[in-house]
Amino acid sequence: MISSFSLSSVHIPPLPKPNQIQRKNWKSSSSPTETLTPTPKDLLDNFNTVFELKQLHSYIIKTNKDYSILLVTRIASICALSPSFDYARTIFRRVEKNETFIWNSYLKTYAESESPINAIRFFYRLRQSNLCPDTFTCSFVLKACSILLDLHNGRIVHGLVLKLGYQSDLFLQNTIVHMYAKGGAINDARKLFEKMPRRDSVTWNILITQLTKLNEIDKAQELFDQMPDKSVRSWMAMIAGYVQCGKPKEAVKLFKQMEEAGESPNEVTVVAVLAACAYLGTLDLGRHIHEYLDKCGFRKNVRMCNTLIDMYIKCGCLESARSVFDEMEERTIVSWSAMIGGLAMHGEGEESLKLFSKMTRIGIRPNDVTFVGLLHACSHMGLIAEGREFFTSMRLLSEAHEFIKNMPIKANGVVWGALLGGCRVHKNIELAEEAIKHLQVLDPRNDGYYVVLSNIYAEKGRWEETTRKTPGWSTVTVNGEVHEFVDGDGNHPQAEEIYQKRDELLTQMKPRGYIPNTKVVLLYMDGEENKVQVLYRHSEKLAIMFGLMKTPPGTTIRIMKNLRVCEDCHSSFKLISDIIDREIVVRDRNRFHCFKNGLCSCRDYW
DNA sequence: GTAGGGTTAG
Repeated sequence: MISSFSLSSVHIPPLPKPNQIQRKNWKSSSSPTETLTPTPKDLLDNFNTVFELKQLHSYIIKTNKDYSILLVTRIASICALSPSFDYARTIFRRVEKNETFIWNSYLKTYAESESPINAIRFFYRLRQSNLCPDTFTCSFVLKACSILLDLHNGRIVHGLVLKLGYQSDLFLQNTIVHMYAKGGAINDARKLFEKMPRRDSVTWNILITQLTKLNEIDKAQELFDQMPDKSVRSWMAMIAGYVQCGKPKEAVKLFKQMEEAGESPNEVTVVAVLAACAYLGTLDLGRHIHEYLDKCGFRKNVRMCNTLIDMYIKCGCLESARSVFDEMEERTIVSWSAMIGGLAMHGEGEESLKLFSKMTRIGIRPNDVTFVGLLHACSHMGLIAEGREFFTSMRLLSEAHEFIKNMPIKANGVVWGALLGGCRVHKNIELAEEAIKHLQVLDPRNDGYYVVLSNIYAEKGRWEETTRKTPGWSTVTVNGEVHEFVDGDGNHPQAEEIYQKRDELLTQMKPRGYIPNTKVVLLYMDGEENKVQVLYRHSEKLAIMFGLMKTPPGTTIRIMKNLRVCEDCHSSFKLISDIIDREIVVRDRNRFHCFKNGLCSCRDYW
């Protein structure tokens, strides 16, 4: 709110010192908004700026220059949120403009403040004073209702709009549709939408966006197909919607369609499609979009850079992520957390901790996501102590446990989840069970944690306690196209060729010491041979065979997996990288593995 | 002076 008003944009000589400010017979009077006392936070946030605004205002008066009503009402409405109510009223009384306009600007400021509830309170006060609301008054209070998800007051204002005969105002109609849709009454929004005599692209976009937020992506697509004049923001709503609904492939497809339709992407579509690239691990497209941004001279804002960092990290390009991070003019905690977590994910534990201390040195407060990244980094620091692995790892785990217990913020499910991941590495059942106890309370619907626990039990030979495993899938990008494989996939059109390639490689792997590691097969299953068959059909193995078949020798193969890579696949990939002399990059649920010349960048520690 | 959007973990 205040940040949008910049003193530096007004050409003025040095401001007078506080004691030089001349107050010209300005009487104080009681304000009608006394009950709208700002919160202590408002006061803290605004104090200095309000003071500066008063200085500016006094300068305007002293020099008797023409000033815009907008500028002065802006000063007044900012003062109205601070202790300077009287000051604001004094300004308003001196401005010749219709009264409703003035109160509307108050209302707008309240609606956009940190406590939009003040806009609703203020609106009722205006009603009591018999001031007739105009369409602007209604739209500002409806905005506050949307932000607060306040359907009750929203309905009351809607009633008033009808009573005052404003129902044909398209702006207001859209605001009302938005209020209902966002507030959880999508059916009411839809009914209103159907009845509207006139709609514009905003009307459609509102419904499309809110449907995607409800995971109703098919209904959103239906509306999108029906709408007459699609704007960039319509494409944007759908593309971002597909990403949010966990359908990145569709998002990328739509992005390409948008380009074919001759529409240029805007900042938000770019962010959404970069997020899709991050999810899919499609480095080519991600890089292409980055180049496009540079070519078109897009203004790179923080969110866009954050998404670029995330995309590069998840596509395995730590260096590019780092250079985006280093070149940023302004960074938020999201930027720092993404980079800290990214370094950890790539096994750069020390660098990750270094960046963390740099961040805290300049006074940026970490959040829960930063801690998750740090925990990952800590778990990779165990590399240093390879020789003393057992003791070190025990100490590391208990340190992580202490760390969580003493964290300045309450640990959430993700933090305990990270500790659980550590327990999996170090096969510590007792601590894992404690983590699970917390997770049952903090994140009861997430069954992914039980998969990890079952892994720990399975590897410790406690079969009776293992549960069913989430199906694993892997993808591999070939010529810019993403191919997906699921565990045990026998239905792939080229299954036969894939299995042939696998057997061919197995004959080369076995003389080099490859022995199928069936202890990672979690399902309770009779017969060693059956277990071996399950192992051979792991999705990442199928993906790599497909990649080998479809790409020229020497090309790096990039695989993305939804779960952790299993130990058998890990040791197979090391051998394969040596046999075929190629680099294989695997992104699993936790981190990256870069296989080269028979070794993995994680040094078998993950 | 009014309406619609995007980022980090799991």
